[in-house]
Amino acid sequence: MSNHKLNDKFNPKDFEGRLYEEWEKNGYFKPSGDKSKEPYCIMMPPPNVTGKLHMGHALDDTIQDILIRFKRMQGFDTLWLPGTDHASISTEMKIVQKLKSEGKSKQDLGREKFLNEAWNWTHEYGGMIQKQQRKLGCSCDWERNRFTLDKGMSDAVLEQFVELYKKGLIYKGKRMVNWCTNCNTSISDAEVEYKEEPSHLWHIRYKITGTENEYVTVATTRPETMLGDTAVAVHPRDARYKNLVGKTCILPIMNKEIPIIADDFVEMDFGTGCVKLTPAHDMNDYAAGLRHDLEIIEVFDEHFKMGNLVAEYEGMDLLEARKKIVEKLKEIGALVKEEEYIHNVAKCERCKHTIEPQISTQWFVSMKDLAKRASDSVREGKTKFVPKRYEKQYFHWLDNIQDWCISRQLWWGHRIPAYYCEDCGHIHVAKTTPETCEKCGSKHLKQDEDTLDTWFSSALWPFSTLGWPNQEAEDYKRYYPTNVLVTGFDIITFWVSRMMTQGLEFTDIEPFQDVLIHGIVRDSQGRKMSKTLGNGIDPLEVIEQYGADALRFSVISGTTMGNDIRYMPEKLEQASNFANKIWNAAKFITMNLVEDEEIIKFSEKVYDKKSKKYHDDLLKIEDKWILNQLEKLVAEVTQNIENYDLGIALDKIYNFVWNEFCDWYIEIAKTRLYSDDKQTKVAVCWCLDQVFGVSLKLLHPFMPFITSEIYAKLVAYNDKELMVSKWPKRKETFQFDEEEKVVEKLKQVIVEIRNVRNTMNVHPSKKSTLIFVTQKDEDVIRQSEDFLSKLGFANKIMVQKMETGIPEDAISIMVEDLKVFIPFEDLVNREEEIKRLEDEKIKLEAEVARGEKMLANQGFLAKAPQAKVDQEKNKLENYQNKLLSVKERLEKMYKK
RNA sequence: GGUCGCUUAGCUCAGCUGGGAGAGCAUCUGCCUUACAAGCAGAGGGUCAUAGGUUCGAUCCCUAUAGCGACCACCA
Repeated sequence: MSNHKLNDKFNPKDFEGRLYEEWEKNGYFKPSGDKSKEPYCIMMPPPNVTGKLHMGHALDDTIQDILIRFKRMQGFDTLWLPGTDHASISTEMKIVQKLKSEGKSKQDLGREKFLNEAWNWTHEYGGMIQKQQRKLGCSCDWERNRFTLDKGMSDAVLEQFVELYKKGLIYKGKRMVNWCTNCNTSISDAEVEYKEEPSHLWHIRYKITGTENEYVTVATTRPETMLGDTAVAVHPRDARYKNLVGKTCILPIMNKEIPIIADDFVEMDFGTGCVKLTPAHDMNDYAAGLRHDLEIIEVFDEHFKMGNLVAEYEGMDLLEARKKIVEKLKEIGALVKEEEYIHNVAKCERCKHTIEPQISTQWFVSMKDLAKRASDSVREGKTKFVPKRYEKQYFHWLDNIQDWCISRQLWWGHRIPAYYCEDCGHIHVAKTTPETCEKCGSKHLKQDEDTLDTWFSSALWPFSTLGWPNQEAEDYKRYYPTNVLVTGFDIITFWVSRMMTQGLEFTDIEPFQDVLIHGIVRDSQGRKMSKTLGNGIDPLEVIEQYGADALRFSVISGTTMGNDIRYMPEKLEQASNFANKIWNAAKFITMNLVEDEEIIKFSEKVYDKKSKKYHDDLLKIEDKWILNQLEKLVAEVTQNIENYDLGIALDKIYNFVWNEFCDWYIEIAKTRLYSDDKQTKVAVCWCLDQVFGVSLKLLHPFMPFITSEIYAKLVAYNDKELMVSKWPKRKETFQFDEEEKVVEKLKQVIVEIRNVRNTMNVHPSKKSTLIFVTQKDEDVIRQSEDFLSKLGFANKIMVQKMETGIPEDAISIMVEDLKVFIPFEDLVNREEEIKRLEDEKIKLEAEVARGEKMLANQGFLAKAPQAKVDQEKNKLENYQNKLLSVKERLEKMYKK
């Protein structure tokens, strides 16, 4: 039976790579194409095309792979579609950097050559992450791999832009946007992050017009912008300044008269309660400026140098200008106070450079109606977040939505399909370049230089990957809408909300049923993994050392959806020990298996559907215990995975395999495995193989490699390939209470017998004579002898009837109705035993007291469900029995 | 400032709709028992953050407080 042979030592490298190749070669990653099956589809969140796999991906991909493998085995027609994102800013910045190191700039090259560079870069470094995903075991359909700049995806983007424009949902407008001074492009609100930086708060006084020495004092962190001030604002209810509203004051340096206005966005408690308004360089001031119809004066030029308002400062760097202006204010006596202040500064989420609010002409998506629909869908439960609490974050974003700035002053990305007539200025928005101006017929048309926000294309991901906008595309018809989206909470606003808005707008249906949100992977000290800290863990190094299965186990076991995960190297040890344990169990089982044919033959008659009973050669150990436990496990694990409780499911399998199957059943089975009775042997082999095989199925989605490797070595039924085998069926009901008692008794027998063996230094295969003593009558004795000999504990079992009393030196064990005594003279130290029993007695007494109290509690009896009451009664009875037996044993011990 | 989350064994974390407090690692004791020392048998260790409330009964529900964390807003 060479097909059962496993390597002596467990080493993931022996099989992980090989298995993945086989799976891919056999086409297991592709949908089955079976139209009778229900489709199940997940879209992989596309990582940056030139990115590298990090722990966050490892977690995200593992979760998806578990779900896909689970559904595939359950008989769904599964599609997990992978892909990559062009990541406009991030990639463009890398290219710019590369050019810079070669002493070149973007402008030197020109658009076309720059894009060539970018494509070369993409081809050179792209796809690396996908090789790494393979190492992790991802069972996605690589033949359907998509890239956001592919032809199909680009067509989808064109369709989206043109349609939204036609509907009036995309417009071009002059507005204040966030401008990254380093990337030289506008960015959306979501791409801004704030960082605290030490700064100063300068108090500057502006003289009230027509007075000699009355002033209004404003506080600012950016004195250099004062040149563009067009008003001073106070709160309408601020008593201190009420009389000033409507008057004007003189802007120092500029010596210009500006109004004092009232607006309730002003915080009375902050600074002096007066704020200078620079509508050109601050979001709030801009909004206030619009409300009060103020003039907008730009202080900086497009390169963020000082403009020509004051010749003295022209061309100066902003910080330098700030210094000079503060000096000047001091000089003219306008500066009244300078205090230390921690200021929140807007930073670019990508490059961490400072954001300047700037007025500029950009393209926007009008979000209000789109957002309403997207948030309603979730409110109505058409799409569900898991865990539910993240819905709030989603609602909060959508309910306070601002229009989405989608144009970027970048070259790497989807170029905006807007064409300007150079003669009449008309704007054409079209999927293809128009030949002539539809208005004036001119042939001088020029396409917009800008590209679209990366997220504009990713917003279409769930359906553009399937062939949309072609409504008849086969994949689109079959797999859309998708079933679940798996992603981190950090991109709910960026991505999830936008997929929802665009999905609903263009396909009229929610793009996914569930949104599964997971946390982030932190380092062992709980810090975020980051490049600057250098505390990142490379998943590939982990795989190299422990194997992919161990990595997958470590990010799933003992975790909850939505909570952060701390990377703990100890968990990898645990995982790899577990893998080793399974490996050794497999070695044991395969080494002892009888011929496959016999086991298969036995399997056909093992379960009688009519009587609902297992074959007689299977004892209560198998029937009522391990097989029953297994069925319970199947039901629970299936339910847990369906509820996305992956951590719970995995831990249940872990505990069953290790603590029940390996520690107990295999030990018990050994005795009968070495039996001379062939039929007994076959029955035990069947059960070992069966329980282990089903356990491997349950474990496969979590640890695909080792389970597949081992499964192929078990008894060869029809489904040798675990990955495409059938998920075990679950039973709905379990009757356990009765059987549990029997099992407990059996376990006690096993323990005692093992103790005897260990003391006598006897291997299970070398049998010995065991004598049990009882006071029961002949019938029971015969039954018991029969039962015990089937267990195969010994080659000679004797059950003797004792008429008078119980032997002094014996331990009593209950097996069903039979009381068994095993001589224990050599087994235990008397004093230790007495002490142990005394302790146990105290514990049991406490338990009994607790139970009695509870059952005497009228409130409990009246309000608790009957099942609970029964359960308590059972427990109490159980404890009472145990207590009696302990007391009995103690008496005997003392007598002696 | 607003919203949300977390606080359970020495450490890292589970604990589903209220009814016996769990796992892994670490510690201690005894074992190289031919599947496995990457192991086996066993033990110790917790006022479930604090204070109230609801309930016959609270780790779980409610309120408040403290500490930690995240997100959103940005106040010049």
